[in-house]
Amino acid sequence: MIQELKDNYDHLFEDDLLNEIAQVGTFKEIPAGFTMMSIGDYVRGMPLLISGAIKVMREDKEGDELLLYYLESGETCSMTMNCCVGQTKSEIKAVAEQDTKLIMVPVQKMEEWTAKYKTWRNFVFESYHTRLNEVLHILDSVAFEKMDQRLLNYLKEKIRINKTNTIHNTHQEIAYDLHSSRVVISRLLKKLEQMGRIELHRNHIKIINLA
Amino acid sequence: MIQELKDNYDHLFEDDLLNEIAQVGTFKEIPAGFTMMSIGDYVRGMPLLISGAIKVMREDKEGDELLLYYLESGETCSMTMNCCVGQTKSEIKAVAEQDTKLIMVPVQKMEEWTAKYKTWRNFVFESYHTRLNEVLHILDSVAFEKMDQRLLNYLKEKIRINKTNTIHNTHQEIAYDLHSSRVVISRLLKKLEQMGRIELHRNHIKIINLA
DNA sequence: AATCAACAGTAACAAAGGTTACAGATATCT
DNA sequence: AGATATCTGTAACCTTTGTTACTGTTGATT
Repeated sequence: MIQELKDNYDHLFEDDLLNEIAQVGTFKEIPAGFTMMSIGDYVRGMPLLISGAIKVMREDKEGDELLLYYLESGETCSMTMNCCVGQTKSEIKAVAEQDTKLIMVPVQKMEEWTAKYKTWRNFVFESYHTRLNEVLHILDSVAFEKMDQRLLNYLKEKIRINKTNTIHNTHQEIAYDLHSSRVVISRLLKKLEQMGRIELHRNHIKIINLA
Repeated sequence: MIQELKDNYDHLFEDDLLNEIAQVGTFKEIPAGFTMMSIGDYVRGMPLLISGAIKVMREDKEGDELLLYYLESGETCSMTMNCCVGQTKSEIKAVAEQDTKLIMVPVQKMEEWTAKYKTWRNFVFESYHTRLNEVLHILDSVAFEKMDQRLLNYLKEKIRINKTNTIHNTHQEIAYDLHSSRVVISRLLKKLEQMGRIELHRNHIKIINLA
């Protein structure tokens, strides 16, 4: 584990901290599609991503969903820290987008390290910074843009995260992520196909050009 | 200044920190309606609110606005910290909602105190925590709720912040905050009046019952 | 190969919200 | 009081998005 930790966090943390993480952290492998956390769950650990990606979503009482952002290697979840500070339940849902490797750190350590290590402090602040900006951009998207543009952004982000030009999702799944309906998404996807920007197939979409 | 500081931050900060703040901070009084910060401005200081309230908004390229939240006494702006960390320009616009008193602290001190004072660290984390949650709630509102419900939430928050049952705004101003149009807001307000929940007047709205 | 469930395409319609246009009401100022 | 600018009410209409319903297609399963 210490090796995988170094590969991803060496430039961020000093040796002492890396060693502490290796001591108290637990290594986990999570298969794509696995739900790691749901609304209302208590937060027991803070994830440090080694590889893969995690999809973070917001959900309302009726179970309507909205994709917030993806976590990638070298990142952590501010929402988790968020919950630690307030001792509250999770406000988000997290699902593995790909097969993912990560290290789980007990929440108690977070505050301890914040006092002890400058690099950890910076990491935590940087993380809050990034997440806050990401949530703001989603807000911009939802508040100021129409569904066709939101769909474009979604497809772009999806191929960036998964490093592929083929998106393996049904229209219904995309509709959930964007909090829209299947028919609306099919309609807009068909338009994109007619523009020659994507190719539609059953269960997958080939991206031609989204620029 | 030290007295006003103590009145609002005594329970949060230890004496040493209060004294440091008093030394390097500058006291400011800001009249209601004054624009304190616009998108693209560089961030020079971090505000600690003494009294009054500040309205924090998001704005897109076309100048469309959306109210994010209000800052009240005892609070600071995470967006400001956000910008300090990244050395970036402001992503938000801030306007005094009421006559406001605050202390401006140079951004350099922020990181210094984070290492030095546990109470400051907690304050900063707590602040990030609160703001992130507030932005998430706005996102919920925009993504999951219809305009009539959003308008209700808006009116409730407005009377809570301003501690009054009369809202001194035009329909156009409300429309800006909710990123809607004047006609739509007038329409919905009229419905609320017909339900007996508010009374409409020129330039102000009397709240009867929003529960 | 036949069957079946899930997925995608499409039309027709409904609802919410945005736009335009104009009339009338109300504060403010002189 | 009269003039003016601003604000509000309302109607008619448009666009976007969501809903319902049905058909056809595809992939998987037996």
